[in-house]
Amino acid sequence: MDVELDQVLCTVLSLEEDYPVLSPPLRSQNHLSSHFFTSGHFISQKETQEALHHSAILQQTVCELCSILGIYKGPQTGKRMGQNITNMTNPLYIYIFFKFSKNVIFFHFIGKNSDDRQNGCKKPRVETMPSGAQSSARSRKKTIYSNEQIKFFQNQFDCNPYPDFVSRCRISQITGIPEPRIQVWFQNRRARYL
Amino acid sequence: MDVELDQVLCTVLSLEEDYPVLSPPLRSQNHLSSHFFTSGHFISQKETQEALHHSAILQQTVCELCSILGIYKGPQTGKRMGQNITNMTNPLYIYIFFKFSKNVIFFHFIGKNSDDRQNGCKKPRVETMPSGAQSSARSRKKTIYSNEQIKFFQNQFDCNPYPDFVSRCRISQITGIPEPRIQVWFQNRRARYL
DNA sequence: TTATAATTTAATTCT
DNA sequence: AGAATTAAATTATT
Repeated sequence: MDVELDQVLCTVLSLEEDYPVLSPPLRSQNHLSSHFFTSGHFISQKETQEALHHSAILQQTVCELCSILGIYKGPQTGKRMGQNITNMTNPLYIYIFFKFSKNVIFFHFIGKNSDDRQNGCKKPRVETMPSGAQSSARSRKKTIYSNEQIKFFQNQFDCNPYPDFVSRCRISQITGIPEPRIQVWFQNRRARYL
Repeated sequence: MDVELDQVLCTVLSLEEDYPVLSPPLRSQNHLSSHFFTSGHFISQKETQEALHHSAILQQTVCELCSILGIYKGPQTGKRMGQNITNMTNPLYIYIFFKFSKNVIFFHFIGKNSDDRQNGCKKPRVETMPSGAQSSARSRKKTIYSNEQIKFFQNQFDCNPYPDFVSRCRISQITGIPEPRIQVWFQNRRARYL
């Protein structure tokens, strides 16, 4: 249907705003005050394959590191590690951003792709947090929905708690809320009342 | 580990107190489910004076009413009762708005002043909820922790602001505070200081 | 009034 | 998709 296609297209075009692309870390010494710095893990392609198949290794490494250093691990930020790394094409580096705050280590995984190959460094270097991340460890900007929007979601939920992508695009277009937000809303809504 | 298992078991067994079972459903007609209705409490000026001096009476009445009816009291909405009633000049009626929702009674005190005198009714009537209404599952009972308990929490927090379930159970067993309260305490604590 | 316990909900991680 | 958890924001109590 033309209308549906239009709705999907609108949604896809609007996705970019909702999913900011993580930019490569900037090289600058002035931003040390933000307390983020990078441990650049240089790994070979073979090792990358290993990492792909054992995506929990890095996470476990961090956990062990924490226990050795006698510090505590905060919640992990960044994308889900396994999927994220798996989806990357030929990553050469995997960066772990650390932030220390009150005896807690927050870590943030960033997979770098081949674009950064020539800039790659083989030893840890100090970096700032990429632009996709907030100053806080987790980039969590809470969307506040209006009563009308919630009421509309609610109606749609009563009709169908499991809207498919096209339906979500329709809702997205009507309410002006990005489709991923709508998916999250329905997930949380199901978790609460189903 | 045996000790840990023991701690978890203790916590689970103590949960019942913290998670009261919801009362049996009301035998209510459908029209009550989503509406507010009023119990117009007609009281004389003398009784009003009484109420002014014992502002907790009405609140307690509602509590007893709830316990008699076998339902749970939602959070009180509207102004704080004592202040609200005290500030009113010569009230003739005191209205209690009730709302049933999910086996919970929400009540809202409204002091009506002389403007509504002629409209006063002596029998319950259906009303809409005044602004400021909330929807919540149960009345909020604020736990007050002793200095020792807070000090202990504090120590644990300094060591690890993100205790996992087992750790929380340990803290729970030591302090005698239910595990969910401990989780809330750490959440609030993190929100304040991390 | 302030401090803080409790609640709600969007977002995130992991399975 | 669901379970568990977290942060953010708000509400309400002492």
